[in-house]
Amino acid sequence: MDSPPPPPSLRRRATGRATLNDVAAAAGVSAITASRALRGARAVDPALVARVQAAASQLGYVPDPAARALASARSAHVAVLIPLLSNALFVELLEAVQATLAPAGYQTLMGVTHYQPAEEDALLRSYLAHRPAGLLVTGLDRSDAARQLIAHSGVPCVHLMETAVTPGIYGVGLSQVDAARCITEHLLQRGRRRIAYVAGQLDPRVLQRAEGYRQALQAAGCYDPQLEVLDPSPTSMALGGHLLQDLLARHPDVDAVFFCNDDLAQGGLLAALRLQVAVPQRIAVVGFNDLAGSDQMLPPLTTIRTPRAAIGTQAAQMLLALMRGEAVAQSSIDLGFELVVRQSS
Amino acid sequence: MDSPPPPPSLRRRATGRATLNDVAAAAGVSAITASRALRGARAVDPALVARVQAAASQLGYVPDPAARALASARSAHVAVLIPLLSNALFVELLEAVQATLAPAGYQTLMGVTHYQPAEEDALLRSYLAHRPAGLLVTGLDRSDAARQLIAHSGVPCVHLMETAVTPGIYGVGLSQVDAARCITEHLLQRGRRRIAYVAGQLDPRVLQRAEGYRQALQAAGCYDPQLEVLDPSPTSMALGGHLLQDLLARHPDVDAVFFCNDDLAQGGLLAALRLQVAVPQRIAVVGFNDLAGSDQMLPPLTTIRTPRAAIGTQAAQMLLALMRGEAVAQSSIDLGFELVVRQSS
DNA sequence: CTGAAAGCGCTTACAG
DNA sequence: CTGAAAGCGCTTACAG
Repeated sequence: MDSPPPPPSLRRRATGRATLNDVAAAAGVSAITASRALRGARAVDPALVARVQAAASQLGYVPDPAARALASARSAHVAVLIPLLSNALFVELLEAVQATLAPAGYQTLMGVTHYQPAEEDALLRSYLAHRPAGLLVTGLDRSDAARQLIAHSGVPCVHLMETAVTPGIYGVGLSQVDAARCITEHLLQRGRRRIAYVAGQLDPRVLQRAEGYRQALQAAGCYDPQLEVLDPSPTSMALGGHLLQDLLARHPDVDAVFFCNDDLAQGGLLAALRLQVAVPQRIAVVGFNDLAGSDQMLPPLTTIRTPRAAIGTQAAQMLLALMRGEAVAQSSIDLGFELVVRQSS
Repeated sequence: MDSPPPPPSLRRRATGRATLNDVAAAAGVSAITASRALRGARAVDPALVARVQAAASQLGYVPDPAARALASARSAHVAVLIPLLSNALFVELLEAVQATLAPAGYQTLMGVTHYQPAEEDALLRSYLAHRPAGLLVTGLDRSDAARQLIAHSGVPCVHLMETAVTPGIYGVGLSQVDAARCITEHLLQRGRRRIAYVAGQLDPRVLQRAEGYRQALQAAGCYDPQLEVLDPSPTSMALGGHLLQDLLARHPDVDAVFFCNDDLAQGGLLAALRLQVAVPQRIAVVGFNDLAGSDQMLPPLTTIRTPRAAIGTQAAQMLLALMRGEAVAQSSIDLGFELVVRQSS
């Protein structure tokens, strides 16, 4: 298959890779027909499609994403903004998103906001400059600037983890308030009355859970603001242990602790073991999210299982539909949660 | 600042965003001068640079990455291939890489191989089609096809986690063999003789650790192949617990267990607690990597701390140098490890 | 130090 | 159903 190299002047900076023109020439059609055939656009003679595809695979043709993005003014990138990578929840979310988007031909661009609105704004600005085909952001709370950027960009956007109420806002998630109310009611049903809520990080969802906790306790008539421990530090097992120890020192009558997240709860459980505080006899301990290891604790941890993989998958599917310009049946999908009762409560 | 809209015919598919030409016009220079001024290229009159920058920021100009990639045949993407997202080690690596690359203007494209050579090959093929400016891959083991793809692509590539020996191969990591030998010797020094190695996943680094374990025990004359438990399942706390229980049932005389990873070791520690096997009195337990929570265990876990954040940072810096075409002093950097002795041994 | 021309590899919009 | 032309927004390579 020797073909004379093109005169140097004609491909000064060529990369050596087969180009759409090469494919078209080999198939004996015009570049635009080759383009249409390869993209599976309608209105191309099946015979030509076959010829073009054969030529493409024979030449090992791979379309250049940059050229495609420039010509069509739309890239195959989807930007995903998550608060943290150190919380396994978001990693699982990201993994599900990527697993759904990749087979559809989209590249996931991950951005970490560290729960800082300013970082989110900066990331949004920078990612939007790349004209992503779609956008996935975590939660509904963000700066006005961020909201404007998203709205004005015209880029389809789906919100993760919470359920949207505003029309025109797309979201897939669950009601953090309901889930927190549910697990608090579980503690009440078990006869607990001095129930503490111990939280770190204090991001919007952690505060929503505090709200659910409050609702349940107020309804039962045993809400005590003193038992609400809201610590802004990042969560960790160590923090969970410290907060539990402090809490028990200040309020020895506490009979249950609802940790805002499983990492805190796991640390609390280990601290209880260390301090010889019997769980669930003296205090019940519950967490949130059902992270890895919670089922291995001593005793195994009662918690709320959140469907983050399903959230990631369905949000990505919703985004895929929006990017194709399809109408979406429901703009907000509530995937619920599951109370997982183990031996710690 | 009313300027008449350009005739429609001139910007048929314009995106509405300011373009380099707009900036150049506003600054009263040519497009190429504006381009050079904005990229900080040498050989531009400082006065013009200032004018161009003023015009750019006034117009809110953001360069189009697709156009830039197409014209220069090089994107601002760096592809990073890691085996798994469910191992916190790789997440931390990725985070460090991204934190180093982002300020330098590079986008990180993450790919997960699931330890499958075929998946790695496919990802490499697809990422390389995007002409990334650089490539970061985990470990040194891969298929011949993958090796060829990387070599022929001409894209600078740095290998993570291990130390490269082949000339022309760049890498930042540590000697897994040495680290495993070190922690095994620690157990020997503590007087342990029936030391088991319990591993899951069985990726190349886990097998290198097995090698270090063997070397130490053979040198001490107490290597027993029966005490090498190599399970191909993915690692988890639950698996660590099961493997420990099985091991103790089959070999009640085991006096120490070296788990190939901290998640397994944490599960082993919790199982020991459940089974009332005294640690470290009856068996010493050690892990590898020093993951989150290991210091919170009961007893706290002795382990090897691997410098994954530093590995990510330095590998990214090395790649940055290679992408700039700079020579790199050392093609392979050994960042070592640290034996962290806690109460489990 | 600065610029006019050409080109990167695709797709859009318009004809036929 | 197919194609010739123009253009996306930059940068390269060449002059001056």
